[in-house]
Amino acid sequence: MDEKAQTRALILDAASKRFRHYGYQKTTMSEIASDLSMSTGNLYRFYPSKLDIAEAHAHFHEADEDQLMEEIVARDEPAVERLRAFSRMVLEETFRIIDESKKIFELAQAISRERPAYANRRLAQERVYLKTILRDGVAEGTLDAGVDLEFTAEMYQCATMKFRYPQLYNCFNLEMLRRELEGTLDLMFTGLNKR
Amino acid sequence: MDEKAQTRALILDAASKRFRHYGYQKTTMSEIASDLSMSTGNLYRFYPSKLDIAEAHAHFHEADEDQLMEEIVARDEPAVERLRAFSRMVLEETFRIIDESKKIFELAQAISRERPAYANRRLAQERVYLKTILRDGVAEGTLDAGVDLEFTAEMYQCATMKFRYPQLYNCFNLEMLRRELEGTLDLMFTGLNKR
DNA sequence: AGGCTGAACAATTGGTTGATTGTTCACAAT
DNA sequence: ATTGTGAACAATCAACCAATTGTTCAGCCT
Repeated sequence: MDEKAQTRALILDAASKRFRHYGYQKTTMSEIASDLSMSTGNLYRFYPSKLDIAEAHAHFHEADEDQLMEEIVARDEPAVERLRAFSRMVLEETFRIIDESKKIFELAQAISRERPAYANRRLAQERVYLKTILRDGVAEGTLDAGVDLEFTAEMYQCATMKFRYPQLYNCFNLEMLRRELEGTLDLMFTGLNKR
Repeated sequence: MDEKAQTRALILDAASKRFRHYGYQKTTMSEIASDLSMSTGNLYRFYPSKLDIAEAHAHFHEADEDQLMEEIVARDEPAVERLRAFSRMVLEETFRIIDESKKIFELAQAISRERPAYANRRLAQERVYLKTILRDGVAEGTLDAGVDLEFTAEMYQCATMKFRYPQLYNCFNLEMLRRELEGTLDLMFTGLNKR
């Protein structure tokens, strides 16, 4: 059964090369198959569909994303600073992917459109990290994150939603978005209520 | 020159009936013209394009929207409550328009896609009301809205963006969105920082 | 001259066809 | 029995034409 896993890896690798070079739409199953000198039908013995290959590809890169988040979580900084860094990273990464590699952006869009459950799982994973920082902040005595950390993390994601999905950027001006993110974070940390 | 304004009103009225009954796309300039027993060419002496008629139609309803906002601003309640009511209203109105009248929703989408400047003007107008409430809250001594009220109002809009644009609802579950809105508002008012 | 028309033009849409591509499956090879 | 094939099928895409529709404008009416 290790044979099977190996073939899956080979398929993923061939597909990855195609995806990155030509994009998701412009990569065909028969191209992937012929790159590996196998038939298209055989691909389906290892992955149920093309989208599943894309999802596997995304899954493969989760480790990198997680590492970025973990690095921030592990920093020797106050929780507030780490949360800010976290959100800045999300914004910058989104932009990096958009203009550094339209191919990967197309892949990401296809997945989040056709497999919304995947996007939700990723948001949930992000909340694991957010909760860790929130917990630290509470322990430090600098944050007041309420009784339900999961809920607070969800609401944090709600309020920063604008900086995650470029589809809804009325303008693609990164400079302006940075400024808006900082302002929104200020608002969320300080709170509108008079102290 | 009052003649001209009257004809513009007639055109707007005829177009409005069509827009509401058949939607924006399914309304043609020649239909509007024949409803008024005039030629298509003549329409263009009063409105430069079909989109401008749609914008005029939206402009006509601004008074209603403004009234909704003004009513909330004028309430005899603490600023915090009025801000919450304001955001709730935005969410409920968005949903009302979506499923009460797909035709109007289609119109709204066409305008905000083809005329982003219009959407920005509306956001700016909304901030006028938000600023009033913020100012009241500062005067009451319950809010701390910083030195730049305009900026604070903008950031308030950033953080509640998710509840304004249905395009980005991962789910169309109003009940869940209400819960998320309340949580997000709690976060914004209380603030994450320990008091 | 100013208000208006309707034919002319350009852009967009709708629909059809053929080709491409994702997916399945009966069968062959090992 | 397991692994793999490639033809067959269905869904999607691309290109095309025709029709519709948004827009303009030369000329008509008053």
